[in-house]
Amino acid sequence: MDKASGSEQANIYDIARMAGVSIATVSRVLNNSGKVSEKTRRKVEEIIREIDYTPNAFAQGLGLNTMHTIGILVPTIADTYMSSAVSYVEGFLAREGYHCLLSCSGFLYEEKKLQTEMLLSKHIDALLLIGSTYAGRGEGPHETDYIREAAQKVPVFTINFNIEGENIYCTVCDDRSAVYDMTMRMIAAGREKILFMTDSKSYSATKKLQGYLDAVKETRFPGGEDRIVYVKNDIAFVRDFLREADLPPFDAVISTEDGIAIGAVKYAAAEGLRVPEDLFISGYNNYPIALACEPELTSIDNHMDQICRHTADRILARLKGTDQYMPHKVVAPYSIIERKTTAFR
Amino acid sequence: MDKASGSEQANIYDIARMAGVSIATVSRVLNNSGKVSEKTRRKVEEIIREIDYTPNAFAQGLGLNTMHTIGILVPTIADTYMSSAVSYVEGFLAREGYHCLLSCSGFLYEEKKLQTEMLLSKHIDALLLIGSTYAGRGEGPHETDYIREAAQKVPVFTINFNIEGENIYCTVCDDRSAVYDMTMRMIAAGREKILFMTDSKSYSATKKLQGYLDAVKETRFPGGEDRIVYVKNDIAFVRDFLREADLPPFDAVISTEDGIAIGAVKYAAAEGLRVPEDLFISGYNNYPIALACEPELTSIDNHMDQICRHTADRILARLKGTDQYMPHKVVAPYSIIERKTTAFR
DNA sequence: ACACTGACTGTAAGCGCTTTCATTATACAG
DNA sequence: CTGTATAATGAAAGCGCTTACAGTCAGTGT
Repeated sequence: MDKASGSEQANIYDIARMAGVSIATVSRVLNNSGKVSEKTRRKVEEIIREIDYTPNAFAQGLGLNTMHTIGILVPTIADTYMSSAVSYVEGFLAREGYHCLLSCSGFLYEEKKLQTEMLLSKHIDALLLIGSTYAGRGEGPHETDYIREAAQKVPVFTINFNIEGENIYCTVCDDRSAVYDMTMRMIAAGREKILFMTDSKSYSATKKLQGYLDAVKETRFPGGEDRIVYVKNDIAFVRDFLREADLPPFDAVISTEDGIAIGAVKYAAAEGLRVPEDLFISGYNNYPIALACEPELTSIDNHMDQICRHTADRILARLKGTDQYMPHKVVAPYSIIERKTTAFR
Repeated sequence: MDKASGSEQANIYDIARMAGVSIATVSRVLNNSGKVSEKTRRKVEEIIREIDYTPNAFAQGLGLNTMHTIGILVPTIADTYMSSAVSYVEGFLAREGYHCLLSCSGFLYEEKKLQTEMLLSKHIDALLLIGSTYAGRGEGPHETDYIREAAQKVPVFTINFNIEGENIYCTVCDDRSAVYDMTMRMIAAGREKILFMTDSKSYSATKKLQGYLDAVKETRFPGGEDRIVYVKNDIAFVRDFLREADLPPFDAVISTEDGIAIGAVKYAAAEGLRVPEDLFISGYNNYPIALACEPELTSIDNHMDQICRHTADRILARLKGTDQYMPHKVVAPYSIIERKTTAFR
């Protein structure tokens, strides 16, 4: 690695010498710790500015045992949900001098575990997991063991999936209630044959399904296993699927992703069905894409900004030790944004 | 900071003692460097596995002067373009053991500069800047001074904006040609009054505009300043803008963002114009949203995956010292994806 | 004049690892 | 056996910083 010039990066000894003080004093002004006379402080600060000195982060890390970075693990960042979450969190944390080490693990257990360990090996101050982890059953060995293990080393925070454990703090959306609410509104508007479409069995998707089932059960309207379908979150796929699959008749679609809902809109257009007259359609997440749709898509907004703000606050409070009582699980509210693909009362 | 248990994290001395060797030997097996007898290596590795030892990254960093992290600076990650780029790059780099320190700077000069310095202060091995920086003029003081400064400390890479300088390597899309091409095709299909819509004066947007101007100039078709409009990249905004603004007549729209193009599609729908019969519309970037649009949007794909792959390769080659000749600027190809909002010959 | 504060500053011992260099063990030709 | 090249190992000196602890020194009360 070729340094730019012959002069190596200056270190604390250099600036101590130049300021005519000891390295301890320099360190003190650097960290604003201990007592340093006004005069000395100014002198040291001047030199620091003059030669544009930046302390070596590794050495500082070694001494302080922190480099002010927090690890963020997402299945993928190429996804509106994840990227907006990361964006918010990064913003809030950066404001307090914390940087984010980002890792995209994909959805596989092994890979997630590996990436978690990689992240931990970099001595992060806290770990943030966003979305998608399965609810402890199904795919792979106990999905969450490595998370609990991680929590023994650093505080772990999650957004939108819940996992019990010491040193783990979760913020989840009230997905169940949101879908329950949506289903009830559709029923109240006279829809009886509601199709529930989802693309995964993630923690969040499971909660959504529960909301649907609860509503259907409560109102005794039809809607059983044959009205629950699993599809790819892909517009064209969903459109074709609805055309070709052998489904019971339906007059409404509730989906767990905006992309799926738009596929349904495309299907309706292809089949000459009127939306919302013949078919109600609702999405989830209220992405910009909901507005691109024609007619504009009714969706559920989970206020990602607030969730992230809250999570960032909790992380900071924990790291600075200013946390009082810290609940293990916080449930965030949602809003139903009605547009043109439904016609509630 | 409360450690999980009473036992502090094990260090290299512990495992040296347990294996009955010196720390030098342990370090050797850890780094696969130097000669270690097969027998010793196995013993040490066993102990390491047994007590689940992980070397302290800070100390390692101090010694090796690298922690295998590369800094990525984007204006925002909450954007399909940026997040897909980061996603690809992160994936390629992670595969080689490099982690990404992510920073979202926003679009302001001061903030970008600050974030760059923050990133550098964390001793990253390389800096990657994605998109958006202005072409060295306009907003703020010389937009790129801090980048050149950064390049004196670490190699700097950019995606989709060009900046000359020692130790700076750029990969840019051929935006000019893409728009030139698109414009020529529209002209060839008989369109004469082409509106060019953009939302920024970024490096990339400037190149796109140039492509439009070149084509218009070459064919001597109308299309001057009054057919170039600046708007917000927001569907509703564009739709309303087109309805209300006092624009010369137009039979085609070329835009620098899919979102803008979709706004134009919405405008056409609202005005009862047929697309593509009455109005050609093209977007840029070929986002998923282009498929959500009705009719589906013609767009330009810049093969982000390939660009990122290439950039990641260059970064790795540079860091590993396996780079031979490294061109300062690489221009990537594009594709025009024709869908239903245009009807080329 | 003296002990006694208390504010400031310096000395030096780490932090956990890498790496040079010297040393010891091993092997193999003569 | 001996000499010598070679492989394996260990001792110790950093890397650049933080911080406990031990001064130093002027100011204070007596």
